[in-house]
Amino acid sequence: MATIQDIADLANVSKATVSRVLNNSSLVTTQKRIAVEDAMNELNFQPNVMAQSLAGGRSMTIGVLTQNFGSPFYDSVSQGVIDGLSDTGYSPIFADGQWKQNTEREVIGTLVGRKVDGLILIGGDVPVSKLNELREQLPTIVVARELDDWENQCIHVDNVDAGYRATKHLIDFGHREIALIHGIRNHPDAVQRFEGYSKALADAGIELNSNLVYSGDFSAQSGVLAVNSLLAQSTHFSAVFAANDMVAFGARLALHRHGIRVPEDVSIIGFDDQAEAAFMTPPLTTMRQPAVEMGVASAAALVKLIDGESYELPRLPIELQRRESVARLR
Amino acid sequence: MATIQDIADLANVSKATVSRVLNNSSLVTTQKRIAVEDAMNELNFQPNVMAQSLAGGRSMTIGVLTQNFGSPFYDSVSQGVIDGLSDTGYSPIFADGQWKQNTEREVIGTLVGRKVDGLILIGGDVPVSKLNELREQLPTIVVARELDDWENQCIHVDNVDAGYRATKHLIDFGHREIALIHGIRNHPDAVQRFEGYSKALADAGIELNSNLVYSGDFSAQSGVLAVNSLLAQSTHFSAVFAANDMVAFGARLALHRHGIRVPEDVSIIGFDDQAEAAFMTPPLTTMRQPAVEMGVASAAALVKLIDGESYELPRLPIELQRRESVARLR
DNA sequence: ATTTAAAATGAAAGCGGTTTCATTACTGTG
DNA sequence: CACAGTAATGAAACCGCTTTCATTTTAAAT
Repeated sequence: MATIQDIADLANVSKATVSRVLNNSSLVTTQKRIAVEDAMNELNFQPNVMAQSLAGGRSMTIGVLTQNFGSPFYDSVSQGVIDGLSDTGYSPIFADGQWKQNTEREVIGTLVGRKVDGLILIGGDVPVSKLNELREQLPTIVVARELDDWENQCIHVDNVDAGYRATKHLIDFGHREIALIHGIRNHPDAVQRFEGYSKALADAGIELNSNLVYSGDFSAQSGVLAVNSLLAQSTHFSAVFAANDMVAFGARLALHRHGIRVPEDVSIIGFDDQAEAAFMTPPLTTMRQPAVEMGVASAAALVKLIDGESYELPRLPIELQRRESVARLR
Repeated sequence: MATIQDIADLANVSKATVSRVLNNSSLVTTQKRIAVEDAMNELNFQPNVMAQSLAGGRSMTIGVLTQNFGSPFYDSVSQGVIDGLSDTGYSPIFADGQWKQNTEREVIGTLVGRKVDGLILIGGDVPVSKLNELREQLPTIVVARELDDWENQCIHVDNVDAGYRATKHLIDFGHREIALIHGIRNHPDAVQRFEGYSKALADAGIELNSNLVYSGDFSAQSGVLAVNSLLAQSTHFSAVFAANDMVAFGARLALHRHGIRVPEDVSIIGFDDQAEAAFMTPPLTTMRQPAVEMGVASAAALVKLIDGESYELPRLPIELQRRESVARLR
């Protein structure tokens, strides 16, 4: 591995000059610049990021804390971050917080220890106090989590409103007995979607029937459990609002097991619009989260933030993705 | 941020001693060790990985090249890598090669530039010559790709055999007109699965009918296209072997659109066993890839390889996951 | 109590860059 | 042609840690 010194020797200049052309930081005669560039090519030079980071204070890497690697929503956000970071010179390094405070604390530690130049936190449970500390220390953007006081460093989406609109869509189609399969208890997304659900019901003059809300955990399995349980207690329902698409899949399967048709007998609406949703039978109507877009936006914002430039966070909408799992109530 | 010098001062020892307790590299009196540890706690010390790496030559990070962030199989392998690396002291840093030689070359470059201590390459298209170079330079494990001469640094799975068994399963159930939806042309996995398919057919004395093999690309969309096309040309088929589960989902939906029942009229077998497969209606029979296990195994192997210890690569089987999308031909 | 080997420790030299600061090489003016 | 002012360059310090090597302690052996 060639070092800056090797280049300097070959090009007959000093290390300092090499560094300057490397960073384009200060004027260098065209003649020497070319000599240096030639030397770099000849020796196939690749700067040692560690050394750069140590000396210069910047590592050109940005840390991304994601949750549950492999879960569609967080993956899509991550994908967006990758996209958004390409061609910026920054590379992302990912760590999985697994929605556990301890794990999150720990991996944030290793990220910070790796001297990342900035942090993107996707979801997660890190206490706000810790977050505020972090922000002092490092440019930080939080995604998919609502935080007071973070106006400009927080990209999130209105889950209450989306929950409202999902429910409203069902109501508009004539449904009044709408079951809700709740996500993980206390999970902000779940809680907020539920809030929207309640509000939509209220606005439509429908009384909330607690028999119709099942406490799940965002898994497909909880979707089947929910339907089984709902069916066991004979409170009738004509539609299901699932905490997310996975839950919807589970619910759809359970309904199928019971010989209940979707959407003829029961309508289902999901949340996320993960890739598989469009291929459920029938294709799943769902609230599409702008996951990739959030990732891209957060990357863009973070780079600006690091460079001290100003930026504006986009307001990203959750949109109803109409497909075929919701039908007008006969 | 406290440095090793701060600790040294506080504990009244030299930097060298602090370094020693940090790395547990050489004997230190219990008394001083404790003093140092106390100081570390008090100052909330976190070693600067960049400096460690620069000085020590090791960065305690291992680079992972994955493909198409968000695709179930690669995600699962990655997940496995994370699991396998936890508690080893190494942290993974991920990069997405997007199944493009150029991108791969590039991101491997940045990984190497970041002085990772080892490399895990999941799938990908990097030419073998480059790989061989890489191997000289850095401990490297390749996952999900078959490579001659890499016996001990290559974790893969027998796609030919799995393709054979998938097809055989269909044949055992009485099917003889078996359509195959091929993955990306030239993609080794796809090619090998096709090879297994051909062989199983041959062994059963069934002639391969090229009308029954559709050239897809691993996407759900290609699954629907395949079925539409298959149906359009009136070559009858009673079963479909899909390149992977996504394709199976697409195929299943297309069949549904045509009023063809699964599995009563047509059986489907998938490949991967991604999370959603179990919740398809009907639940998808599929060849389960040991993705997570491969990730775990590769992580474990790489750590051994780095440490110069010996290890053995597990032989991981692809197993038929029987569910309900395959039925005996009436 | 000596001598000697082994164990602990510290000083200092890197690791490969960046950056400050002083120096030298050019400009364009008067 | 001398002179200032600016542009280009190099020397050297430094980033935070590891590691070698020499030195000091400690323990064991005589």
